[in-house]
Amino acid sequence: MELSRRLSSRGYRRTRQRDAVFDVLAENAGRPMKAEEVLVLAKEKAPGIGIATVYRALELFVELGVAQQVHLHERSQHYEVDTGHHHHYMVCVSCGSREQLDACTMDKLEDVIKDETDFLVTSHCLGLWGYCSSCLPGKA
Amino acid sequence: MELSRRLSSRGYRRTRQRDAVFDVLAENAGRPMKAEEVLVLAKEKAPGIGIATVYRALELFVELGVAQQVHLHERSQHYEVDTGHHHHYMVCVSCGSREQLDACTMDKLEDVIKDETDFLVTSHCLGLWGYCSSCLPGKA
DNA sequence: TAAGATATTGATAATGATTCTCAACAAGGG
DNA sequence: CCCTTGTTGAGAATCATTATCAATATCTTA
Ligand SMILES: [Mn+2]
Ligand SMILES: [Mn+2]
Ligand SMILES: [Zn+2]
Ligand SMILES: [Zn+2]
Repeated sequence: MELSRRLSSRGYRRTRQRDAVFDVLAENAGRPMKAEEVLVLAKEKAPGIGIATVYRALELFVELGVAQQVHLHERSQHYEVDTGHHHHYMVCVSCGSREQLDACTMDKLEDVIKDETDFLVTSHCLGLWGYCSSCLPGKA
Repeated sequence: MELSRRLSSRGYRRTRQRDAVFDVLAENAGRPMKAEEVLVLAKEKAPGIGIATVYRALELFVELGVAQQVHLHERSQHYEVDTGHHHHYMVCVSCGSREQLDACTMDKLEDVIKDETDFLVTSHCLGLWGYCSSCLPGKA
């Protein structure tokens, strides 16, 4: 398995708990999840797993590049498996629903930045807020 | 004063503490500040002001549209006065310095979204990470 | 300008997410 | 199978932010 190789090549060990956390993320690809949500589902695969272990696994996965942190500006952080497919989210300020957005204009902006500044951009984060189609009609 | 009017028109009262917090933000326009940073400076203008009051003022100012929340993905939130000048920040992952960026390609992206989805975008958040000119040379 | 209704404040407790500690445990190379 | 060492779970500790609540300040009205 891909995860297994990434772990061992860096001296990390493969464990039942890490497999569980990764599988939960993989089974929910494209859906940002909180640590607590991951914990609940991971318990079905690795009974007894603790929240600290979930946090440790998520952090490690980001370091290994197999997961991504998704900043939705809520109290807690969200994570999702890194499928290599670049995308962002549009969050409805009315119902909280999240829609994936595949378009991204960062390339153009990064060109501008390269030309006009001395800053080297290596990553970006984009979030969009507004109203989803279900909430638009009754928008106060 | 502008703040004074915005407050009273909504039934809020003008207080020494709110003036202090606002002045601190205004004197540091274009520099995202944490509540604790605001507190320290606000104490010079309104001795005795507490951290809870700072948080309450910041929240209120965002509601009134005179301040903005800036998400830098740190543990604490940052705030700055809303000067009406749209911008974002580039954060150096090496030294933590922040550079203001005036360019923004959201307009184009919002057009795409309007054409391709039913979502109505009302606001966005953009963050850029990378290396500032001082850190580029020694970049590990 | 005094009085009253009520918005606001400061101190402090409470909360919630995340991180830390540490002894018990498990992975995997030899 | 053994041993070294990475990993785990429980619970304490942190840290930012929010909630409480009695005391106080503001602003409108008389
Ligand atoms: Mn981000
Ligand atoms: Mn934001
Ligand atoms: Zn909605
Ligand atoms: Zn730098």
